[in-house]
Amino acid sequence: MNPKATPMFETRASGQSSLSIVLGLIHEHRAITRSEICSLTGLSRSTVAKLVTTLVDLGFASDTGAEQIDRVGRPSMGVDASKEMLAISVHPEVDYLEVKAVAFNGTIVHSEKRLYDEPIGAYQAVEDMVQVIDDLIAELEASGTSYRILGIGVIVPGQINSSTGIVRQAPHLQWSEFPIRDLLTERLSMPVFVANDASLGCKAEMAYGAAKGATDVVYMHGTSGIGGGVFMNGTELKGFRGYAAELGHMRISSGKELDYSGIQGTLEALVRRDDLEAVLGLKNVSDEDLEIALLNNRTPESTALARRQLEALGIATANLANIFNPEVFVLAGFLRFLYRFDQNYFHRVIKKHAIPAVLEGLQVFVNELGTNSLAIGASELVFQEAIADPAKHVKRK
Amino acid sequence: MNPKATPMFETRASGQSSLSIVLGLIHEHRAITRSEICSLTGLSRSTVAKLVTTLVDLGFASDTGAEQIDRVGRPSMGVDASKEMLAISVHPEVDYLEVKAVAFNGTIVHSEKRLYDEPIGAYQAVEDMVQVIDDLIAELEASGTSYRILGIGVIVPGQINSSTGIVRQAPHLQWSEFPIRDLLTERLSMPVFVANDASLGCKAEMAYGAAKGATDVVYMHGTSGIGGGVFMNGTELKGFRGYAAELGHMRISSGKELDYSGIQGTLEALVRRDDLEAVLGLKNVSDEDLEIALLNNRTPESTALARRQLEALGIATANLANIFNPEVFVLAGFLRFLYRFDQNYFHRVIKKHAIPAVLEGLQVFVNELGTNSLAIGASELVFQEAIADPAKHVKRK
DNA sequence: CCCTTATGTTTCCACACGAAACAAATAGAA
DNA sequence: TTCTATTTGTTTCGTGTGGAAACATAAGGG
Repeated sequence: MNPKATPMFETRASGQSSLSIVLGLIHEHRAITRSEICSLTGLSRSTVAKLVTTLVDLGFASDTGAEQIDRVGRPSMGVDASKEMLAISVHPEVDYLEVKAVAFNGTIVHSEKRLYDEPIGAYQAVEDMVQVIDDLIAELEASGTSYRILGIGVIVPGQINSSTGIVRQAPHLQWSEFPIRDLLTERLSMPVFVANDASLGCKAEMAYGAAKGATDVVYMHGTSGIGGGVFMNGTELKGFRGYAAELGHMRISSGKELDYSGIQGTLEALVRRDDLEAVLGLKNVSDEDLEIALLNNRTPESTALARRQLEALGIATANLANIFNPEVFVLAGFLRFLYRFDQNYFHRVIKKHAIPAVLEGLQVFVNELGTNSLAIGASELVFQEAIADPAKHVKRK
Repeated sequence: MNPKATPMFETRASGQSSLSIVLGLIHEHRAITRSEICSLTGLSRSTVAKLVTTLVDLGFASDTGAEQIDRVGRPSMGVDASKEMLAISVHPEVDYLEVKAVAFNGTIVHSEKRLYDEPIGAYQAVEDMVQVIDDLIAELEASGTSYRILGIGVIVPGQINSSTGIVRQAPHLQWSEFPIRDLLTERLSMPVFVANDASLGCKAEMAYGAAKGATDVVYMHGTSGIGGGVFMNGTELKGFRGYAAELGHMRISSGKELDYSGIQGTLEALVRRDDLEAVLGLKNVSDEDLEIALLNNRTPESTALARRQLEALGIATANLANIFNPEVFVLAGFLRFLYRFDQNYFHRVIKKHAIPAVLEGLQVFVNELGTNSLAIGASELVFQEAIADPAKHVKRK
């Protein structure tokens, strides 16, 4: 025994155990055969057999019969990701609260949206979250099928300290210094994870969307401001306190335009959804309507504005390309159709401002996942934790 | 057997084995006791004993007698990092070639510098490297003591694709698309690693210098241009092809000043060593002389220029703080004394342009390591590889 | 119906690491 | 000096993870 030991490494299972790797594969593929697991992981058939049975015992997966046909050899048995292990995503916004239940196999098993006429405060929002989740649990219990909730993932449109779970600033919601994770943990007695909306959007696009398979991704999401998410070498860029990837605040011009934080010449100050609405004579319209208006009613004024914004976005993108050398850029929110307004111009701007080496193999995509993207990202927060230590969260052996 | 398996994970020893962890500790501490290893790693005494003996057998470490005194209990036995395992650092520059031999315990056991009157080409440089290294090996053989060279680390002032080992652009040296790693590997039949100079400076400062202990570090090095190195969560930011962290090319102004790559308004275009020399009436002076001149002969013109440059550097730093939320900034090269010219002004600029959250706990340092910093970084390239798989590089079992 | 191929299953083995008991080396107290 | 408490090294044995090999099984093709 080493009583005084306070190890700085987790010696055993540093990195991921084989069990985690296999569970991760099952989660990622939703359905996979044992032999696919063998070839993807390099594990032996005997080992895979053992690991799969323990995962089935733990409830993360279920054995299905042999499936694949028309190939020589004994058909391999299938493994399905559980549809009973759930993560609950919670998304507070200015005018609504959305709660979804996402199964381990990626399906949305439940979805609920509560609308608000006027903004509610942070504490009231927590109250409502607890209520909705309690209702949800009651409903699941009543339905008879056996579910198990692994945890809660909260999507916050603002700055989060992911290690303390405190919302630093959510200007849109007008929350600040709000310890949402601890409050929810206390009320719900479940693991709660909190993350920034853009970061979760990026996570989801990487897992199942436009950036699937990529490891080095920069994601920009335009709502009112511009949020960012960055993954490098497959892991999220969090920074020292967890505030990294505030891409909207990047300064790219010496102009005097102020952004929402009062800083000059930033991306957010130059690329504004409000301005796009205004030039088209619109106000508070949905993304869909704005997209249609922008792309179809091209006026000299709207074209000039869109190009100015595209130039700023292009300069920012080139900067980020120089800094990160990513494999994929994903543009979401209104940046999606700003980009589509004149892709070629955007690419020309990038070419002008980035060094040639970082443009090789660089791909620009718009987001692919629709309305469930954030919920899936939030569920990933919960599931990745469970995958990292499968035994811990299920049966206290 | 899984003959067709091409695993995407290394199943066994994913993450680092205990052997690697212990070897890493020995390397980092240079000298450590067995009991310290126990408490730092959480491994049991029996395990540590076994691991240390295998490491001693492999030649990475040597057992020393019991040392520590004036404490109750049996004194713990010391373990020293080998001074016979070597990495060779190679640093080609415009007017010189420097080769150093760094022992596993960090000591520089050999150092050689060849000066050039006029720039030599890339192929001639390789020729010279091979010659100097062959001489070095001959000398070591002759000296009788048993050495073992684990590999070569090449320090390149330019863009490197670290996975292919090709120098993309080294404007200073006027090399481009030069496959230096493969050429050296062929000639020397040893593992060769190639990296950018700023990245290696950052690595060294993190291991033994200003940023020791920090995990999230942004490093900027001013020579003629401005190079950068970024480590996030302890691992280097490399990007998709390995060209990440080109911080000098970040655009921060809409002005028309061009940098060395012909891009407008970048950090490198605004913060120029040449301009500092010029305003002081100097040309081609050493960093030491320029520092003395800048800090001691303050004229209105030099002050105005330095402040303009400090503002640009501050804006860039604030941008990087927003993007990375680092724990430590390290300023090296001429940025070191540009910073010292007026630290307070620099911090005011940062404060103005960064969002408050990312400034919490942020520290700005100048580099601590002197002339051997790059050599140590390059040796780290070699040693980290050996540490990751200690058995592989020594005895082919 | 046999042969080939690919997979599942079972048995046994190698290896890494820990726990526990014991031996050894120190400081301080008697 | 001698004894005790404390810390560490050493040895033995047990456990858990994963693999190799032999065998069983389920397909397709001649």
